[in-house]
Amino acid sequence: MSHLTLKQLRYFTTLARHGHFGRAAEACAISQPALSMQIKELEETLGTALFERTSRKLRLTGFGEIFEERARAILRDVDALGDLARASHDRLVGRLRIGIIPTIAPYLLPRIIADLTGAFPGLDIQVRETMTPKLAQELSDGLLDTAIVALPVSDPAFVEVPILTETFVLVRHLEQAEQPVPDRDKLREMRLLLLEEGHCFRDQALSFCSIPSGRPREGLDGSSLSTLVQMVGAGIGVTFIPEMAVAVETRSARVSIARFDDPQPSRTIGMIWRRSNPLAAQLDDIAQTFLKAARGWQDISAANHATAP
Amino acid sequence: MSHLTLKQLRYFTTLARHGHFGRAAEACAISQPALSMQIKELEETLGTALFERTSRKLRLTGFGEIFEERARAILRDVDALGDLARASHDRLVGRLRIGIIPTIAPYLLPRIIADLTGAFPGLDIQVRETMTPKLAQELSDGLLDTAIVALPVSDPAFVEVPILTETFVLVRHLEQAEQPVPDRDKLREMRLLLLEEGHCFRDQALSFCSIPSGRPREGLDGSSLSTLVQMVGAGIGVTFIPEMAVAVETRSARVSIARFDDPQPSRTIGMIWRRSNPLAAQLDDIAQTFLKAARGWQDISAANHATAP
DNA sequence: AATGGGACATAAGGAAAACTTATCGAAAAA
DNA sequence: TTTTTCGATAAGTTTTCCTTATGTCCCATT
Repeated sequence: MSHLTLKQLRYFTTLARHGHFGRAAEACAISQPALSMQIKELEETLGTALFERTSRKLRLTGFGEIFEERARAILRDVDALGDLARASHDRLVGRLRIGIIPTIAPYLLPRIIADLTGAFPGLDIQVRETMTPKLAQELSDGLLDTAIVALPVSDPAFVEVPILTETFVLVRHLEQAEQPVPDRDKLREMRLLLLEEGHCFRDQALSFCSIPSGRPREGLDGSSLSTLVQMVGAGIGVTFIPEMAVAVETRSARVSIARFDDPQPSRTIGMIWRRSNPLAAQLDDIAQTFLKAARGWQDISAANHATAP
Repeated sequence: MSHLTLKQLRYFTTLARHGHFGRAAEACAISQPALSMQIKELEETLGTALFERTSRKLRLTGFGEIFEERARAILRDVDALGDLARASHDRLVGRLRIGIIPTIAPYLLPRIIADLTGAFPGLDIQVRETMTPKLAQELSDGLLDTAIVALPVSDPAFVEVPILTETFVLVRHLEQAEQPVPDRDKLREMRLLLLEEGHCFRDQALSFCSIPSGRPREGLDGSSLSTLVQMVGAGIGVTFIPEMAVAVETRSARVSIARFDDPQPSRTIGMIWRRSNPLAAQLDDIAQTFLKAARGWQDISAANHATAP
């Protein structure tokens, strides 16, 4: 026995509406025998007559009426599903699982989410915050759709799109505010407080100071920029933080900020996703959204800094 | 652009479950390229990727997950619809519109409905009570599925199945109880009260008395057997009623019942339906149900009469 | 009663869709 | 490297589906 097809349901509902094979066939844009055969096939598949073919009059059977109602419901659902798919060409739908590193999450995330929900209403955004290697792994495993990290990641499986460049500033104790900004050689002699192993920001800071990242250091490691800044405020040492963190982190500590002359230390923040992800176009859309928004983020950041006490 | 097909949805959900073209194809009992092509076709129709084909791993896209859920829902509905149809082979489903003539409705209908709901649970029974010509018309027009009338109707478009034979009894005033039962010739000289034009029972009574049914009569016509019996009780004349009506109608009137010697007046009650109705098998089932139940109906009727005062 | 026309079913052949096997290419595993 | 795995592609065949032409039945007309 053959199977029910959507074509049969479409033909059936049209015939039910018209009550006339010839006209229904015309409405279906097929010939009358083609319609007859499909209906016959449908009735045989069901094992039940749907129409009562009396001379000159075509009538739905009792079951036919029930069948029509349910067939229409199914066709509605199918069409709706097709529409949904077609709507998801340009508009991102459903769930977006986004990963972000901890050294930018607290400062950027609120704005990122605000921009995303603004640009893609109805999008279900899920955020995961952890360090780059883990994000990369989860991205590979399909647990994430995209991640916001420091570039480059240099994984050939990922697409990388730069979003913004952020400079690092030196955080010293408030009492050192008037001292000259140290150069790299001086820095190496100071007690540099850094994030624990695994944070890319740690490596970036070490790299700026030309310190090999593998070597064990006698310095104390913090688990967040906040902690580091508090430690600096306590007079334990100096540290770096990204420009965007300044406004938030230096507000409640006895620290001062110093900016380096060119070449300033900096890192590029960007978005990555699987090269194989078919939503490349939409993800690129998102990246562009961020790119445009990023100027705003930095301006606000700068403004915050300017008005900070 | 091509159209969505159920086949594609089935293949898709299988592939989504297995996450592997080869095994999914096996599960679908087709070759792997056939599955690949259908999935590709589906994705092109939708204009959206459903799977992310990374090397060695097959993963649903975000939209794919949404799509899977809805596709499964549709397939469930379709399968349920098929099952419903298959279940309606032997079991009558949905609505049964049944017509019945007024001269049996009051006595038989409660039992008919009880028997039907017993034998076909879940059946939605709708009853229409009117005279035979109107029933026949409505049956022809598809407003009724079947009718219970006096046979024969002799319409070649209808199937007729006899259910039971009911005899007519003479209803006279209580004071005439001891008088001999009149023969047909005597009857013609009495004042015979009959139902108004259109009731088949009227014609059947006239026929028994060998009176042409077309001729205008000076008798008073009643619109129901109840009325006629009450008129008899008031001493206005005599009338016939069917055996089954005796118990109900003679309870509250000053009348007596007389039965004729053979050949007793009688009529055959039967069920009719459109010959073209594809539910012939089920309707025949119902007729058989009535046929079996009819013995019970008549017994109860006789018992009622025996115990009547 | 014969005839004409409307309406659906059936028949036969051809176009389109779907499936098959065979093969390719890329990526992972050995 | 070579081998294996897995999905895509190619080519050819089967099946499905649709077309036109024709048949059959029933009603309406004469």
